[in-house]
Amino acid sequence: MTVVNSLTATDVDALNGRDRILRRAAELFLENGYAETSLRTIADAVEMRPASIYHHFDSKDALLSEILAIGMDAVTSAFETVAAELPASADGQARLTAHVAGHLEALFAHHAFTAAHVTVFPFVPSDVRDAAVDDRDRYEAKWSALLRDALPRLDEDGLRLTRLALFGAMNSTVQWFDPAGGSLNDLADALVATLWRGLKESA
Amino acid sequence: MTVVNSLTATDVDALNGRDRILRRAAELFLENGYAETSLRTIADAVEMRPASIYHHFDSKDALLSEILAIGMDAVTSAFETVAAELPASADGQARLTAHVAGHLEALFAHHAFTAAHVTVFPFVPSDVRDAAVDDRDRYEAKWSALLRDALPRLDEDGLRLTRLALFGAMNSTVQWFDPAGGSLNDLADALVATLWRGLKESA
DNA sequence: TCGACAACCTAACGATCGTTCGGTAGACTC
DNA sequence: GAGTCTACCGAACGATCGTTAGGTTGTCGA
Repeated sequence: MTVVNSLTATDVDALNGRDRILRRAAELFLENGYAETSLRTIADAVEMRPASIYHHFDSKDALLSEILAIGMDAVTSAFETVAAELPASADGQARLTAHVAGHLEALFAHHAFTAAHVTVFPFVPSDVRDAAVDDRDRYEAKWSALLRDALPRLDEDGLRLTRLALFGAMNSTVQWFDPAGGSLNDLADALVATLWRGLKESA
Repeated sequence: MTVVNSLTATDVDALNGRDRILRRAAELFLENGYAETSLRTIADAVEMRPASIYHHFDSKDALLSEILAIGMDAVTSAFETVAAELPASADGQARLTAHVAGHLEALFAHHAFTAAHVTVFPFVPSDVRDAAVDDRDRYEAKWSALLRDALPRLDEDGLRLTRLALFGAMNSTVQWFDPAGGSLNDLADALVATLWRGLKESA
């Protein structure tokens, strides 16, 4: 699969046709939704005609499928990088913080691709959703293992709840956090620190 | 505004035309998205013809607007009910738990109407979104006040972060929690208990 | 009994949708 | 320099979209 690296808005133009379509389409899907974004809009954004998109992709659904796969790829490999770089001595809080930071960084670095999972995923055609579900399950399993390891005294229900609530909190950041206004590491630190020590310390 | 009370799937038929449209449209928007749901699909679901919907609503956008307003109304009045019923002696954790439970209960009781805010909101036409933003701001202000009061030792940044992360976690429940498999009060208890005491207790 | 009105209908409008067909221009190979 | 391949284009297809115009039916107050 072609991997579109993190790029600022200005150098999108430098990408070849195929990657430029992926990039701009992901941004448009994120901004306006999947069904709301027509192929003509995407074509305009990359300065092509609608028919040209079919040279690179079989259908609009196939284009979305690839976007979702790229997004999932980004968070998955971010997770593996963090895991590989963590010192063996890191305790639960440190490991959790590192992985939250990794997830958030991947979320914002490949913003349009990963955020598509958060925002458009519930509405994508069921064929496309089915294809993406396996990738998502695999990523969730990594987090389950991490949490099970870091929180040995939590039962399965508690682990599941913690994981889902944490994902809800993390993924909602794409809708309200502005990376220009603060670092993602600070956000991850603050998030996990509060979660780790508990709100009662602030009461 | 017409308020559509919580109803099981079976007695939707008992509603009059207008409320039946609101109910089924909200469910369809939630399930398939706004743009993905055509007026013909809605009309089929309420056993009418597409043109008949225009007897009750000016446009598809107006229909969505009303659905969003009903959803916001549900969580707002749930908040006020909880606030009114809370004993003055309740501490921060108890008050937070009660309000989380209230939010979750409203979320699931008026599931389609409230969940629409979580799922379709980012993509609704900007006119519709602008109209709903004020309602949402008011509701957020209530939570800000609650958290500021319950967590006096948290600074403004911390309060904002806590509120947004909590909303992210709570609202994500519509995508994974099944009320048939457990009570919402238990979910709220577990959520706030973990958040209050912190994860370190489970490490 | 009659008129008014609410609730719904049939039929169709123009616009836009994803998609396809049959090209063309340029680069690269042999 | 003929043949091939990649990258794109113009024009159009049928389907579906939100919406409207102009009925029909039933109820209900006067």
